Order: sequence, then structure tokens, then C-alpha cells
Amino acid sequence: MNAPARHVSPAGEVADPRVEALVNDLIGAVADKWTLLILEELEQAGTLRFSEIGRRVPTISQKMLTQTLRAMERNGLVSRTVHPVVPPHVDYGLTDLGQSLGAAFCGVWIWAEKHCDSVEAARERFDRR
Amino acid sequence: MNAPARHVSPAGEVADPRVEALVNDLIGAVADKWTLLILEELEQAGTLRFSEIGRRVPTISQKMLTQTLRAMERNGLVSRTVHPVVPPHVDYGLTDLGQSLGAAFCGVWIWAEKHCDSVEAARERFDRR
DNA sequence: CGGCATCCTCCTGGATACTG
DNA sequence: CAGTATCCAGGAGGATGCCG
Repeated sequence: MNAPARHVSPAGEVADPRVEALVNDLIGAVADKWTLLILEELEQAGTLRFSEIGRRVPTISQKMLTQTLRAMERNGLVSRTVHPVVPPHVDYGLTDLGQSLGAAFCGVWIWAEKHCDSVEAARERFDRR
Repeated sequence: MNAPARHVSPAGEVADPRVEALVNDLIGAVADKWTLLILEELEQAGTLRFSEIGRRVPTISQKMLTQTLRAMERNGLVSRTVHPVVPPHVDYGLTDLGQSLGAAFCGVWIWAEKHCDSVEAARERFDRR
């Protein structure tokens, strides 16, 4: 995901271009389908094992699961705890940063739930041409 | 974007599976990099022409611009007004639905601005291995 | 169990050229 | 100006197999 352009914060002031590139990049990294779904699951459950997350997000392949978890870990959103036992046991949980992101996305989930009918209606109207 | 699994709303109650699929699909449709950036621009400017949006989001190709605007229009997020003059003049603006989505994403932008340093730090820590 | 490596396919998305 | 059409490369992402 490359880093696009200019952004003026909701507060109104124009951001320094360096920060801005970072922010846009960050939005791209974080506003990802799998990231969002995993974030949701971890927020609900607190802590989950690798395979548990897979079960809760059935449409994700384990490749994407690994990949997404790794990216989230790199971005400081999740913590990964390996218990040195056989068979292996790895727990994933949200960091404080991850939890704050979950809270930030809460508004979007609510929006989606509230307006999914409107969107569906809009789609049908649009498609009828 | 296919439609994944189960979702429990922030309010806590388990959603009806039909709504749920829609919501997840909606998240996928809406949590898209270009959609977010265009949403931001239209929210700031109120109304923009096709080429003006392109100028404000320099990294977007005009193909993706057309495509994303069309999808947003279909989802009822933007309204498209064609002025029948030569040369053509087309205005794009947010609908009420689009504005409400912009408001919902506001929290995410703020999060990104507030925590981009933490994320960068986390990345450096992670990469140092 | 929780991965990583490999292979292979498809779709996204960029570049370019053409039109009303 | 605001698109549509075409071509093409690269990356996303699924399937499978192996390892600690």
C-alpha cells in the first residue's frame, strides 16, 4: 500500500506532510478487511489462539491469517505469546494500541449496522438502470 | 469482496446472520483506501468536480477514481450531478448517508493522527529482528 | 498446533489510447 | 472535461505439502 496525499485533520489544521504520508499509509494498512474482522474478534474475546481466530473468521485462509496477524503485530496492534509446550500454543491479544483502534472503529461498525438497509436500497435503485 | 462471518455488535447482541453478512460486506466495500480518501476530500470541500478530486488525491489513477466514485454512488454515498454543457461539467458531493459515514470514520482519522508515532515505533522495534 | 515455503491463478489496478 | 476501452504486470490470496 503506497502513501498518497495531503490530508486535513477533522480538527481542521493542515498536517505536516511527513506525518500526513504516514497517516494515509496507516489508514491503508489498518482499513483492511481481515484486520478489521480480526480486531473485532479479539476485542470481543480478549485472547484467542491462532486456530480459534480462524474458526471465528471462517472465510480467511490460514495464509492470510498468518500474514494479517504478523502485520498487526508489527504495527503494535496485537501481542503474540508463545507458550513453549507440545503441541505448540500461541495466544493473540490486543495491545492498548489495538484496543484504542478497535474503539475508533466502533463508530464504523455502528454505522454499518444502522445503515445497511439504506445502502441496500440505494444499490437496488442504482442497479435498476 | 466476499461476505465473511458472525459479528457481535458493539452493543453486545448477536446480529441476525443475514444482516451480519451484509454488514461485513459493507465494511469491506467501505473500508477501502480510495473510498476513504475521496470521502475525506468531499467532506472538506462539499462539492468537487471529477478532475478536482483527482488533483486532491494525486496517487489515484483516473480509472480507480471513476471506479470508486461509481461504487460510492451505487452505495448511496455520493451524488453525481451532470451539467449539460460543453465541455462537460460533473459535480460530486456527499449524500446524507455519505456524510454520516464520514462522521463515523472521523474517529479512525483521529486515531491515526494521534498514534502514528506509536505505530512507527512499534514497526522499528519489530523490524530490528 | 502453528506455522513457513511453494506453486499457481485471478483480479486489481496502472498506462495508454480513443470518444462524446 | 469526463469518461470508456484495451492491454498488461504484479500482487493478493487459495491449495497443498512439510516442519518444529
